[in-house]
Amino acid sequence: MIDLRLLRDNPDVVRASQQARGDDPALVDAVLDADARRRTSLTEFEGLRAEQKALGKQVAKASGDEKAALLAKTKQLAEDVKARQAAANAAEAELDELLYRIPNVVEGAPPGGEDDYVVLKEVGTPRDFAAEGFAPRDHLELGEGLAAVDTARGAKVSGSRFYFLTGIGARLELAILNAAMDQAVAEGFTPMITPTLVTPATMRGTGFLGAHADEIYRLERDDLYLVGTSEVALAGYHGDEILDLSGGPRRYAGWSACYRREAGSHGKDVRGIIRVHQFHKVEMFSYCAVEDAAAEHARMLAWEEAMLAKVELPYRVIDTAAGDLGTSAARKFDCEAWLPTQQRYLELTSTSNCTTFQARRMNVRERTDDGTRPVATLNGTLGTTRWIVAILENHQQADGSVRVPEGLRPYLGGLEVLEPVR
RNA sequence: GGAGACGUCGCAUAGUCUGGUCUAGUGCGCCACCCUGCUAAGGUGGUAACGGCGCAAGCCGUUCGCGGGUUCAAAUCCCGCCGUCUCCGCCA
Repeated sequence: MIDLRLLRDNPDVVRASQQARGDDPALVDAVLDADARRRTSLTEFEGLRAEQKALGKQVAKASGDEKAALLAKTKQLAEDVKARQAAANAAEAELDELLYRIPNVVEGAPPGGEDDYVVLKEVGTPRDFAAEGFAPRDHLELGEGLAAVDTARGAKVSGSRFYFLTGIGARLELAILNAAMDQAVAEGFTPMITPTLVTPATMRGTGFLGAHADEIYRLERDDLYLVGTSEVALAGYHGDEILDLSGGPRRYAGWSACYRREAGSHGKDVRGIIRVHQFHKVEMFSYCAVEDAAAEHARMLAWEEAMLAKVELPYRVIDTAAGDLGTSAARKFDCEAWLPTQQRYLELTSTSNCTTFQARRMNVRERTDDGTRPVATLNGTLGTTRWIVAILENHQQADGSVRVPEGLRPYLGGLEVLEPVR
């Protein structure tokens, strides 16, 4: 939820943000209008309520005829209070409903839609397979050759976009996730294994039930949602709490399964394990003071790049355009690895600065010298199942074997090459 | 799944039976000041969040797990839900 005070004091900032995202700027005026009505009706209610309380005290002291007279007076007042309270509550609900529809105010992201990202840098050089004298195999062919990935049986058991990681494939995923977790711990993050089923309040608070609600699995019988990332649970972790951030950001590294319906992506990335309904992820999450958020965002990106360096992938960093930001994000950087068989970049990490948007919804504050205020929250990817795709393709050799990047060898018992089993 | 107990201002608790004097008391912790060779102890005062009005001082409202209800009036009575603990049942 955005800052109502900001919207009141600087509506043009919010209008401009709406414009940049391609959302409706008129929503700002609807909120201003609803806010005015709420305050009017709240003032009316509070005045009457104060009167009622004062009279109530007199009733308690009075007796006999005096009491009867007071009771007659107060009876009518009670009805008025009830009516005004209902009106005030309705006005508040109306305001909330409108306010919840405004996504976070964009901060520094380039304008435009999905294709209007800005490339911040490119790191490493894609291999020239023609020069090496062989055509690269795609990740599924490699994965099947290594007996590491089984999508056919995944589909048999669970349907399309499900898979088994088998043998060295399962070990490879664990290696990636363990390397990510170890790096996070070394940087001072608290490792966390989080719930993957959350309440509607938690899901709503993190901003995932807005425009992209179709992406989320819901267990109707139990009124719970399956998370698409441990960010959801980690954002809820300190809900309704007042934190002491005087010692710097609170950093958590969440390990969890992630579930996505992929409802709008029929026909996209259908082959292999690029886009699947279930995968695992190690996610960084940080609660920090709002002044520190941009710097923390830069640190998150640096930690993601450190992981990418460990697996020796060529990648680029993009600054996501305003129209492609999630509801909660004010700015987002993605790291995309080169995918040789598709001659394109594939998103491996994504780090978002949610400023105070999530914290307002989840009611996470920090204590300052003069009271409390919402904190900033940030999140970023340190490793996922999808990384297997890029690692297999980029480190493959002519015979179908795959060289293990040095950063992962300690997690695979020193193994240097994954050999095909056929 | 069944039975019972419980949920109060950071923590611990009083208050609920018998609705109004609860403007929620007390202890601990914390902050300020005082006292004091040092330390320990002691004294005094202060110590929630959110919202509205106001230039401000301040005034007012909301919140006793959450949501309804009864009543002139609810921490207190009634209903529903959530959570915690104990016991039983079932099961990894």
